[in-house]
Amino acid sequence: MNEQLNGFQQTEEFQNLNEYQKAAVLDESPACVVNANVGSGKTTVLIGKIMYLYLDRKIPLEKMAVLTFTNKAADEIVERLRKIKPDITSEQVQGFGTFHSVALRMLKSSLPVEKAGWTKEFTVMDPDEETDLALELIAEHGLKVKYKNRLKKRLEQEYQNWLSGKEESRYRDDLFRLYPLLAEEKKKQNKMSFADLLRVSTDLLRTEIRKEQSCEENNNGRIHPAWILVDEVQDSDVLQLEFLEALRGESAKIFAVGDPNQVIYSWRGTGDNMFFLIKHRFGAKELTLPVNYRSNASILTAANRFLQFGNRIQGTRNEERRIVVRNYYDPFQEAEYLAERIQTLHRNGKSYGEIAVFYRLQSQSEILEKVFARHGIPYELSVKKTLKDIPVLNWLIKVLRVSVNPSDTQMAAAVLKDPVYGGKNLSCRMERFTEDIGKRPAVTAGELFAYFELRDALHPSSAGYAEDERLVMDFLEKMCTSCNKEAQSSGGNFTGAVREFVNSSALYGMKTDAGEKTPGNMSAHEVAGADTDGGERTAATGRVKLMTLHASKGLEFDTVFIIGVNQGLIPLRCKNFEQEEEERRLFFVGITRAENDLELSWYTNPGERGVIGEPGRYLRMIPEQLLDYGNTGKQESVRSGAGTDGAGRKSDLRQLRRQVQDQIRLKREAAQKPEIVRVRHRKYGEGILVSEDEMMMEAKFEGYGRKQFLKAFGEIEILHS
DNA sequence: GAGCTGTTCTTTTTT
DNA sequence: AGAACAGCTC
Repeated sequence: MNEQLNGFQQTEEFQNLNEYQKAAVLDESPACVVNANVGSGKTTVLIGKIMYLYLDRKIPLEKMAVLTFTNKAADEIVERLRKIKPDITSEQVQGFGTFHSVALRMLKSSLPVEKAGWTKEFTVMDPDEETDLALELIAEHGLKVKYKNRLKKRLEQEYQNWLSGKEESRYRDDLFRLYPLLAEEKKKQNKMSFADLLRVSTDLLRTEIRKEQSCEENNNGRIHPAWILVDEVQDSDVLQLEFLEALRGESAKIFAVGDPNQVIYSWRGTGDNMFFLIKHRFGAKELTLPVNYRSNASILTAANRFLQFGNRIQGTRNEERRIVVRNYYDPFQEAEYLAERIQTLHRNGKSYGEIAVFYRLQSQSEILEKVFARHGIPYELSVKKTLKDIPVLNWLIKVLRVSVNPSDTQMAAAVLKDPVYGGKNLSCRMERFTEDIGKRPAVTAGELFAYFELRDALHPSSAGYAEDERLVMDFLEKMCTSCNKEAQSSGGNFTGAVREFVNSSALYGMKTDAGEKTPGNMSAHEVAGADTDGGERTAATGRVKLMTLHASKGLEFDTVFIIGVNQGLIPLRCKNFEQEEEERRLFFVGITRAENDLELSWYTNPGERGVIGEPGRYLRMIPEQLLDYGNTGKQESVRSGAGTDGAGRKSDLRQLRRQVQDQIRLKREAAQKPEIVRVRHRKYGEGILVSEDEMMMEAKFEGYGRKQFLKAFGEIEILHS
């Protein structure tokens, strides 16, 4: 009996926790925030809490909402729970997920979404889609809206002002007249933006609470969970806070973990530190997790210099390995030295996967990639590939979205306007989809391919057809497997399952691995790397990770290099105090990713505008005795090429530098004109421009194929959209 | 619509 | 520091 009552407390997982972690797990205050220092076992506590509530307090998992900021974090929590208790079903963890996905699930199942103006069949909009819709409405209603190129930002930033009844936008234009039109149009087309998911569910939850209060019948709990657990609470924004408050209702308990010292995304939300805002809003008790298990003593002593909210980080390790600081002539030389350092580390037994390089700007990865590729170092760039990056699948998703939501006229127009894909029957097929095949319980990929006449729509004569077909079939097969299973288990039809599939893929960025690397979209380096290193072994020994400081959050590595610690880059040129504080937290996040070795470097000649050839001021904030200036002395900065390595090596480097600069320039030029140019011909009708030089133009026309024209004849009219 | 002046923003990225 | 834009003048 006692064993049953204290199931989790008797496990090894619980016994291994330190006293602070145990206190957090066992706390049952109505609201509690845990100020969790970097590397202090935040997720372990969250998992422990869930297990404690479930096993010892007998709270069903279904009565818990576990809210995270990213999908990755949500997956990790469920994965770690299943490691402890493998029989947890996906039904039990319905309330586990990102704020947005939990809101979506509630809108689809338990909240009266009709009262807000949508139907249960609504779909989720892509983030860019709302801006496109806004532009259409601006044109349609002849509104005067300034800064259209920044419309997305403006729509977000000024929404609150409009809501609170302000008369006019700060730019004195028609933006505030746009909001109601946009809201109305989204209801008409039965779709919600990401922000709508939170706003609408928050509104409906609030209405429910009011009803519960006035009716006095206590059905609190039908919708509201018994416990709400929040991960990385410092990253939430105002919308998420309000959702949290509405979800809590009258009696749910709140347990939130977070680290106010790791706020690095406030530039896209509000300025306030959500950790303290939430503490005050809920009158929460504050606990701390002070002990760091990750980094060596030098790194933690340095990290303590960058803490902004009290609390010292307590370490667990004593070894005196120092932080290395290096100075290089420029980014090329730095990359070259880094490549050599990494190869040496690798030869001495460190696997590539234990090493990471962090930088402030995405653009800094380019030189590293080139140099690492030349040295044959396997690396992995942390940029997520989504379906949107594969044109044919991006188009296919739109086709599916219209098929499961025919009132989405914006998407229907986008599909039919697509300059590359599409056929004549597509429009009516999308419209009649549910009627024709969507009501069946199961549909095959082949049937869908035939139904939408995709062979035709993907243009069998085009060069990319084989690859497009493979991608499409692959995707459809995965989708059908998932949707047929879903339709069967829920007793619903295929249309409903596809709707759910495209909705969650909008929120999930398509983890169905249709966007994974394939030989077709692998870079030459990756293919080459797989050849020389032997695919499997590369996967086992790993790849060096290249990422921005932002992307490094939540990760840890044995060895970390942070490059470009120059004044104006780290920290980036800031215009106000809050921004500079955030840069400091960003640097803090970066250095605390390292377990054993940390190397910081700056260049004498950064070659970036706004960046000064001086060490960033954060280097001076680290106590001198923790630093090791390595063999590039502190004062004597290397002024030229590769220094003592001899003339041959020097010219080699110069050549590489020129080569890489040329490649970067070419790539930038190509990136500047990525859009498809549409043309018209008297006889062939509308087509797309394939290539052009001083004299000739080549264009492709539906039904006629590729045709070449002499520019001088002026037969081709360029269509501007 | 060219030419001028003044203002705002630039990076980081998840859902 | 410099690009992109708004709004003004001629």
